Amino acid sequence: MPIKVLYVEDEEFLGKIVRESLESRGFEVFMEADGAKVLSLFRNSKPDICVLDVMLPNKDGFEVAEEIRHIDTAIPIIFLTAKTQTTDVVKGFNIGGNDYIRKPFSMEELIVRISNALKIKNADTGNINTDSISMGNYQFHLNRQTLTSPDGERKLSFREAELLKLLYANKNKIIDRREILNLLWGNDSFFNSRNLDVYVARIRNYLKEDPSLEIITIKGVGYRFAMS
Amino acid sequence: MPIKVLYVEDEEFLGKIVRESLESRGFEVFMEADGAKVLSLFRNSKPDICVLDVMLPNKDGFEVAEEIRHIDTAIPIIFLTAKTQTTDVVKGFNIGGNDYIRKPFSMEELIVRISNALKIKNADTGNINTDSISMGNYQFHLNRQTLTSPDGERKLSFREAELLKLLYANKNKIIDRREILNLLWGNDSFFNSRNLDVYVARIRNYLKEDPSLEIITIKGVGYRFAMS
DNA sequence: CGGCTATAATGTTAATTAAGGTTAATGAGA
DNA sequence: TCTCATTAACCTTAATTAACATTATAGCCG
Repeated sequence: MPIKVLYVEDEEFLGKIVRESLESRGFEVFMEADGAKVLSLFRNSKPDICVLDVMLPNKDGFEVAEEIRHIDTAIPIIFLTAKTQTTDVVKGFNIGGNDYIRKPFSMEELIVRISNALKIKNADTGNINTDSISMGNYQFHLNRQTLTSPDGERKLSFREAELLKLLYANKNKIIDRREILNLLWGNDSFFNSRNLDVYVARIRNYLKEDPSLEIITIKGVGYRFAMS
Repeated sequence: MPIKVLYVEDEEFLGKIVRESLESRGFEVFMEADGAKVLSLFRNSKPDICVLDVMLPNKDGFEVAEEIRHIDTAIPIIFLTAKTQTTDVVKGFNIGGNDYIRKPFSMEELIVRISNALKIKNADTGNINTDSISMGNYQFHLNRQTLTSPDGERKLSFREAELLKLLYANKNKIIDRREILNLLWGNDSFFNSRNLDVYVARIRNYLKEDPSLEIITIKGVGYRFAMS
């Protein structure tokens, strides 16, 4: 029986990515963009957990949360808040089954929070997280975040590792730039976009010993991680 | 000779109910509402088991537990936590002499937990070194709070041991920084945050003899205790 | 149609900022 | 006084932002 997530988000593209990503990890997602319509969806879907964007048309996330609390006093609620919002206000809600995540957030972070809130034991959440992947001359240890080649071992940072995972998961397929941005950075704004460029450059540099591995740019669209 | 329970609870009504219920089942109950006064009662009453509400005036349950552990490293401690604190990280406390129960709880549940805790403790007393965890070259003795390696034995402080338990309970998974802070320190303020850094450094230092154990930093998110 | 140019997208490297690492000093309680 | 938790000071590294370089493609001109 899948875990049901009620996800309230008005940004269409981000919503789509997050939804798909949650579904790919086995969650059942019920989505709504309009704060005023959440309550009826709540009643119908009977979710296990709610993820609410605070900035919504018609009704903000806090109001929605209050209404939900009238129906169910125990369900965990996770708020998504913009960076600009004062954390004090949010912290007030950080009690009573509530948690909050600052936007932008990575999928990894959202999954961690959801798992925590639901006390999912040992949730490997469908990740490839276990051992290691081999790519050309390299061995990529997911858990340890290291990349080993005949020449030695290199430690990857979290972002580097996440990007490489994503590339590998979509090897020989085109991945949309915006999709990467939304998954790793939580939005596809201009600055994060440049950020991705920087990380792609780093991964390319790390993988340059093996010419059979190549991250090909599809200008205006995304990348393709070519490997035989 | 009745079993003596030290019960620390500040909600008057709940406290009364639980006390009477325990007494009706033959326990002798010593009760206190003020975290700051628990220690002297502990000394005087010499309980067999402690049941501590985590949210207390003056001193929270974790602090109280820490003080009790200084006096008695083996006594079972059961925490009562509010819904908000129920993350799977709390499960980390379900090893060593500690257990936890989420509020609201039934009396049945409390009785069961108390019996279990006492049974386990009694089973252990004949056999001093039983429950320990092995990590790489190390052996972590929960009750004794020691870490043994081929090179020798090291005593851990309460905080060190609690942190290591949390890490172990969540091995190979990302643990949110804020979760650790809330569980070990009761809040995630800036100073406590730096405090966590200090303890992570210590644990890393203690574990450095075995390179297969690594506490990986996920900047801005938390840690992952990688072990094979 | 082939070459030229403008421009937006991406590559590259460096500078900045923020998070965390490390170690020592302080303080508080046995 | 000794131990441990906390605070502080200073150091290192990851992530972000910025600056400038390069490349691909559409539109233009002949």
